[in-house]
This record gives sequence, structure tokens and C-alpha cells, in this order.
Amino acid sequence: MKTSDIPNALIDWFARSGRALPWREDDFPAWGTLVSEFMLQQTPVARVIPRLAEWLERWPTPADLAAEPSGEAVRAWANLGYPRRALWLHRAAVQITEEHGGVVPRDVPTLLALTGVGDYTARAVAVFAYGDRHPVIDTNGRRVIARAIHGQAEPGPPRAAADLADMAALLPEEREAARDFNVAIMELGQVVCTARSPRCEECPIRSACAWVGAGSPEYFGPTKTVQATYAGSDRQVRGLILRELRAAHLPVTGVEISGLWADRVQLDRALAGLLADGLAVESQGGYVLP
DNA sequence: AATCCGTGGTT
DNA sequence: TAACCAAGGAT
Repeated sequence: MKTSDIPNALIDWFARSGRALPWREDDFPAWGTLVSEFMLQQTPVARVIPRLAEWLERWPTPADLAAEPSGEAVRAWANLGYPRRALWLHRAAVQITEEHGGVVPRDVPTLLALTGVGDYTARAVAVFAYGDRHPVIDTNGRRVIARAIHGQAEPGPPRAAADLADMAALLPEEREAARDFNVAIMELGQVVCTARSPRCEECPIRSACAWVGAGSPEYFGPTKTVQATYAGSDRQVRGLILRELRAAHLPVTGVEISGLWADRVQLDRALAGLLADGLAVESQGGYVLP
């Protein structure tokens, strides 16, 4: 197999063994695609599936969500993590309702103007919801390209323009094939060409893989910045506070919050951060979701 | 441009 | 078990 055979080989493989995920169903609404992409930003597929179903049942359209306080979005976000995304999704729903007649935009630049929508999400919606032809590149696709094309074990830090150009160079001309390839390369990166212990024996493009061809050399190059230890971090403290606000339907008092964490300085910093981010607001001598 | 932002499963 | 990792985005 040659490099130029990779797109079709992945499309065929996906048709055979791609998983049936909710957002891959026929006639899945564009709003559902947008919500799923927000939820999938740094949160694994398995944890998103149940929350997405609840969300779309409660808020079937952007206008339904926009009509509620943003705190309800934060509450429904539950334990998906990075709750700012819930706030941003609510804001995007308001923008869609007020500026786009309640219809999820189709153009990439218009999508990019929505709060919380970046380069990946904008293209994902244009391609997966509307079937347009654009390269979509995420962490999975970057890893597949790093290995199969560049012969490197890891992709290194993201470089937006170069990553997009790599994907564009592989993208089939025809719309439907382009969409299918975009989905397939992400799926391969997620279930076969994984970050740790890739399953090369099962890989449909193994015979074209530059990395395998080079003997699967170790990665040497710029490394990603390591994620700070979670235990004891501000993130953990913010999470503890927000968990209380989500569970409560009355204001949470300062006394109740002070019982959540021993380090008063860190606790105050975390609470101030939540207030600054708009994830918490003062009300009646306590704190509530916005 | 480097850092910050949650949470829980996997190795 | 500690470290790694996850369909990123904003500042």
C-alpha cells in the first residue's frame, strides 16, 4: 500500500468496523452535533453519551437552552469537566438564537465567531452536520498523520496551520468521501492508533505506515507540557466548590464553602476565580450558579 | 505562546 | 500507584 491509498483504505475500514455512536446517526440534528462537539472537547466518548442524550431531550433546540439561565447548563453539565464549556455552550445558544434565527451556522467563519467554538469544532460542525468539504484535525488525526506520514511516534505540540495543511493534503476531493475520511482518521486514532500501545496488528494502513516502515522508532523531539498534578491544585478546589453549587438549590454560604478545603488562601483564590469566570455569583449572602 | 481550565478511566 | 490521557479553547 502507498501513502496515496491511505484515505480510501481508512474509508473502507470505517465502513466495516466504525462504531455506531449517537452523533453518527442519520438525520442527527446540527444542534446535536454542536452539543456533542462541545462535550467531546477533552472528555472521553463514553462519558459524553449519557449526558448528551439528557441534554438534547431537555433542550432540543438552541432556543430552548437560550431561554434558561446559564446556571442550568452548568448544572446539567454534571461531571463532564471543564464547566466553562457549559457556560460557553449556553452563550453560543444565545448567539445562535439572537443572531442566526435559531439555526446552527454552516460557514466556518460564522461558526468560529461563536463562544467556545475554535478551529476544530467549527470544522467538525461544518463537515459532520452539513457535509461540507473541509479538513478536520484533532488530537487523534494528528497522531495518525505523525505516524503514517511523518514516521514519528508522536505528533508533538499542535501547530494549527501545519496540522491543517497535512490533513488537507490527504483529503479526498469528493464531499462525501472527504467527510468519511475525516471521521475515519479520528476513529483510527481513537481505537487502533492509540497514544499508548497502538494496535498495529489490527491497523488497516499498516503497510503504508512510515513509522512502522522505519521500525517504530521512539519519539525524540519537542514534548508536550505535562499537565499539572490535579491533587491539591486550584482546579480541584474549584471543582469541589462547583460540585456544591450544582447540588444546591439554595445559596451556599461562605461557612459551608470554608468547610470544603483547609487552605483558606487557596480556597479564596478558587472562589474568586469562579466568580471572575461567571461560574458562580453572589446571592443573598451566599453563592449560586449564574 | 505558555498556561489555565475538571474529571475519571487506564497503564 | 503515579502518571498519562482524553473529538480543545480562551487568554
